[in-house]
Amino acid sequence: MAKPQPPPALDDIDRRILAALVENAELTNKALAVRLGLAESTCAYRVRALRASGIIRGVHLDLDLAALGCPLLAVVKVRLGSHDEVGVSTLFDQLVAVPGVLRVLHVAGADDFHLLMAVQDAQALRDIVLRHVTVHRTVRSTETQLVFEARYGVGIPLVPDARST
Amino acid sequence: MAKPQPPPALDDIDRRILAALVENAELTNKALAVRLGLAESTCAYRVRALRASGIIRGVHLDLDLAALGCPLLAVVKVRLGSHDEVGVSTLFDQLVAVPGVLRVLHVAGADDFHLLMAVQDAQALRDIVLRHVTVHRTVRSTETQLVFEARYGVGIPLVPDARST
DNA sequence: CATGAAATTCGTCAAAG
DNA sequence: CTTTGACGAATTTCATG
Repeated sequence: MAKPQPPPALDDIDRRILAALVENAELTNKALAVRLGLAESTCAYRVRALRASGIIRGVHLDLDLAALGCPLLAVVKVRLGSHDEVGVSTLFDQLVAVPGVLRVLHVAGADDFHLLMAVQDAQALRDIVLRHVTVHRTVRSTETQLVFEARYGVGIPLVPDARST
Repeated sequence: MAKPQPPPALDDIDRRILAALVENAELTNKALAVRLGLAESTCAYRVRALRASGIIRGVHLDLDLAALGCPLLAVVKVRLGSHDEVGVSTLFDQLVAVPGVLRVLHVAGADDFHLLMAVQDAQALRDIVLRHVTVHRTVRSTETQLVFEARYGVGIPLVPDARST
């Protein structure tokens, strides 16, 4: 039988490409090729293949939310009443569509969903939670906590650990 | 007195540019201009201004973490012992550098930090938490929960609500 | 697979309406 | 803000080791 996904075996070059793009996704193909010591055409070919295989899903814009009028970040934990599969799934769909929601996590534990959202102020947060989250029948309760600061992490290791000297 | 930040007042065009780029950050300048009915030069000028003003911070790569060998997502809640400012700040720096960490939130509440991380399997998660998180003196305890599924939300509203008919 | 040199497209800048 | 045109740079395609 054929494997469902053609073995996407990545070699060192692929991983170095990914590492470079994670560090700076706006690198031009030429700059990337120079940085890795590849020909431009080869580099472009590799990147295209990584996109076609789905390893690179795409890129997301990083906006200054505060400058756009949403200086408040909050985590909203959502607890459900019933947990039937279809209910959870449709609620998921509705939560990602709530204005201000950046990320939705369906987690194992007492809280069923974690929302990370950006809002104008505390009142806007209250309004949105009440009108877009609590309204759903499957939602039993919510718990909101303020986020003082959010940062991006380094992500998963792509290049085999640089060894210490 | 002059305002601390030159009023970055965004007009409708700016907001439509941002909305289009949020939906697809890989749009070429030409395609973006056509889509909004702008001249290419104007469009390029606007986008550059949005970057220069810091409203567009940049772009981040969206990778298929599962395909890269990290199919497990987890939220790790970190609770501190002492809460002195310098300690919190340096711990923050160390947490974002933990391998597999995608996002670090400094939150208000019983848990001081929330880590979103991608790992190979449960054992790798255990090893990383023990060796990179729990080791720090300021960390009193951690609590880990599995993430069944994570999705991106729609983000903050950029275009004034389309009115219903 | 990777390479180098084609052709094509894109982004940038300037001037004028 | 749009149009036009021209220049330089980048991406793509293709033929070849």
